[in-house]
Amino acid sequence: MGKLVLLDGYSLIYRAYHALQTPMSAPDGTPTNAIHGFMMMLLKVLSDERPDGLAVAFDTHAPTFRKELFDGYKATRKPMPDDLRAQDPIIHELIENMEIPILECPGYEADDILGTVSRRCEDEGRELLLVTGDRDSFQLAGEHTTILYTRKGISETQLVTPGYVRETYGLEPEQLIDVKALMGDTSDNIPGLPGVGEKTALRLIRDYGSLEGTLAAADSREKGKLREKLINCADQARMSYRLARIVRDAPVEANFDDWKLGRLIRGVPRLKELGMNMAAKRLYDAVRALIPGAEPEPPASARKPDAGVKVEEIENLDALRARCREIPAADWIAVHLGGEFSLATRDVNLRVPLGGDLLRMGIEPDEALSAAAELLTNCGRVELWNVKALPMDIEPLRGRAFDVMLAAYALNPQRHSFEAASLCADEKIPGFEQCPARALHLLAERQRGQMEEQQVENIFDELEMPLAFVLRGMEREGFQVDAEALRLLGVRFDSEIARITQEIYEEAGERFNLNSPRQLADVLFERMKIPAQKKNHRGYSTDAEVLEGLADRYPICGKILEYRKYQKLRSTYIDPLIEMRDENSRVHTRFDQVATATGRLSSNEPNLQNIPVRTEIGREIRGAFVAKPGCVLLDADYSQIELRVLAHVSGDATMTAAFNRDEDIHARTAAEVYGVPIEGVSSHMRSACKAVNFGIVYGISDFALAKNIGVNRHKAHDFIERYFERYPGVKAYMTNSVAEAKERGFALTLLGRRRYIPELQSGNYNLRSFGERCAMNSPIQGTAADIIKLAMIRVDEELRRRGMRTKLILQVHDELILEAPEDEAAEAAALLKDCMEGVMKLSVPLRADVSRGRDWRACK
DNA sequence: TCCTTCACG
DNA sequence: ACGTACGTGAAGGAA
Repeated sequence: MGKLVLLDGYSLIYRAYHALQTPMSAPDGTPTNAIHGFMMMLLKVLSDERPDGLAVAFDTHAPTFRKELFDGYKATRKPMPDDLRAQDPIIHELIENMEIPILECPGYEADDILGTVSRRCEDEGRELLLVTGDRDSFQLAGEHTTILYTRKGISETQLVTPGYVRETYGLEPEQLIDVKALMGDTSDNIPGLPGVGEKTALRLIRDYGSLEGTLAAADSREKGKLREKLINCADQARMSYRLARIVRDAPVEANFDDWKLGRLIRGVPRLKELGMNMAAKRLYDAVRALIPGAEPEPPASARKPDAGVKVEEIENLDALRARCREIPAADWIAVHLGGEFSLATRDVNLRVPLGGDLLRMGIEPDEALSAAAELLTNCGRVELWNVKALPMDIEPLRGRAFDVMLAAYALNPQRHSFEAASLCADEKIPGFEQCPARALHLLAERQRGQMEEQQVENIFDELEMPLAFVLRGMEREGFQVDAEALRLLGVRFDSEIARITQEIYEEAGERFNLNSPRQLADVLFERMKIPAQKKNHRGYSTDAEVLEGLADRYPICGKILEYRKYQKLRSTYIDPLIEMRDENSRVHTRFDQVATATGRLSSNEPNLQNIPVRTEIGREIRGAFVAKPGCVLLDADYSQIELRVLAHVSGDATMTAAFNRDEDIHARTAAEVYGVPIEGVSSHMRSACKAVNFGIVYGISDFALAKNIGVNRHKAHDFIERYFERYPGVKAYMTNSVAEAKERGFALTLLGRRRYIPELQSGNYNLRSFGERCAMNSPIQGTAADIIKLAMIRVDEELRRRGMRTKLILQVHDELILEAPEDEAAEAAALLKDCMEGVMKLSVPLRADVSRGRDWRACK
């Protein structure tokens, strides 16, 4: 017999139960969410893996061997929730109906059964797939054992091989036992060592190979608290090791001949009784596809013909290519790449299982897409999810793609999940499991109508959809990093860190973890008796504000601030950036287009929108972001874009006039508020008013302003009054924004982007106040976001129209960065300025300042 | 996983 | 009488 699959019963049942909290029930009212989820996983494994044999492992509920042995660490497991308990026997019944062997072993847990079967398969050279939601099983990965780990939900899975473990953890699978022995696991009641977390444990095992190796080396090669713990708690670690190791020689009866899949179809009648017709049909189809001579469906329930759509299952790439050639081009086509590839047109629904097959039979996602490439290019509209992430050249889709993820964002930027399945589920669109592409099409049609109703079509069609293609280009282009410069900086930072650490230890009179705010608070405010300033709910706060207040009287506080500065720069910007470079020394951030409530982008892995700039030492890191040889960087930032937007939307005459005269707006504000001519504004006056301008944009409160500029609350209150006297249009706008948002339920940007603000209806003062500040801020921040997005589209368009080689590579909210060949730089700079300033006509001019340099720091 | 801290606009 | 600026992402600790 060939490939075998062993399911970890309760692990999957719990996963299914938690993943599907949507109410579903059988005709008699029994909940069926866990049953459904479990069946979906089973069916997915059957169609994706096409195994030759299958079994399920269950714990017996008796106390287990290991737990009796180590009394005192007895697991205190929560009882099963009632609505799951009701489904447990039904799942067992279904498994028995399908004649799938159940493996149990009194006194052992399911993972011990997995371990034992896997050991036997390894010995006999059989291929085995373990399906489980338990990470601990990773230690079992081996030459013939792969783990299909259900990450979250039921559709997101990860195939875990020894290679995967090596890549992810830098260790052999068995070494994960040693890691767990050190770090412990509260859910399994494995103590581990106190204070040793994943990071430390992984480092120790990488350094010393094993727990025993670590314990042996601790005395001479580790130091401080960690060394003491390793020496003093060695026995506890050894015991943890025994608890962490999965048993691989349990007395399990497993006759692989019984695992064959002859009788699966017998589960169908029971599924239909439970009202799970979809699952029944899929089981039926899966069995017919899997076992050519399968017995016909038992007659137990005479069935009505299937009402649902027919979905073709295509097994291999050639078949897919052939099938795609037959499908005529149409006005629309929907595709989806998820656990499988699926495609739908008016008359066709098909799906293809994807990669990850043990025998490497699986089709890779990009192969599936390229098989359908011609169809996609020849059709009027392509409906899909997250076009920016598709593993294909998306250029042919420009102007023809309908991205349901972006549509969902245009409709409501704050929804919790933008996953395809969740978008369909929330719209009650059926059939996502059967043919995701078909479901996406139904979703897209509904979204189109909703966008019309809500008048966000332009946001979608003219902004987000074209922007996705620009962002894709930027992500691929990347930003070149000078690794040598970074390493050098890192060395400098390290020595500073070492020096400051030493000084702090001396002043404190003890060594402790400087990165732990808790330990730090303990040292400063308990042992050293420094008066604490403020509390957070977990003890005394040690944030920068507190430490700055104390730095004059207590030098140690200043040193801690300095330590934090270097530590932050090193751990956030040096090491990760070096690590994340590609072969050309470029880093490729990903822009998340559906992350923020206001319409801004966000940047991650790495985040290039928070590279230091405010301090001299931080700016050194910008110096390591360079143009590639022969190129320069062009950096353009909008000047005061948010206040200009405020001047426009509020129509305030004074503020508008100030921008039309191109005045320094903070100085103008100070002149107004203090009643002096603009030449008479001191730097102190200006900086206070700069804070007020910020506060206005954020939705001001006297309290926060007071804190920010260091005056008392009454002073701040007067300040704001004066401000509103001088800028009455702004005051009217703020009042009006809140009132309108309260009435409509959402705030609007100039281009009609919405942000729903349910907090405005809250009875809770704090929540309501938050809502009011959002109502004031969102239109401003959001309009600025819309403007720069539009500018990005224009810049990209113009560069391409002129056939230039200059590329847009980064956006930082009000700033665009381009990489330009030197001979194009002047033209590109002019184009950039024109596009940014001309992208929208407001009652005040938009101003963009362009600079150029070999590196990012030099642009200023 | 949550919290605290801190980098950016 | 309430307890506060708006929007993000990443690292590291504690649990």
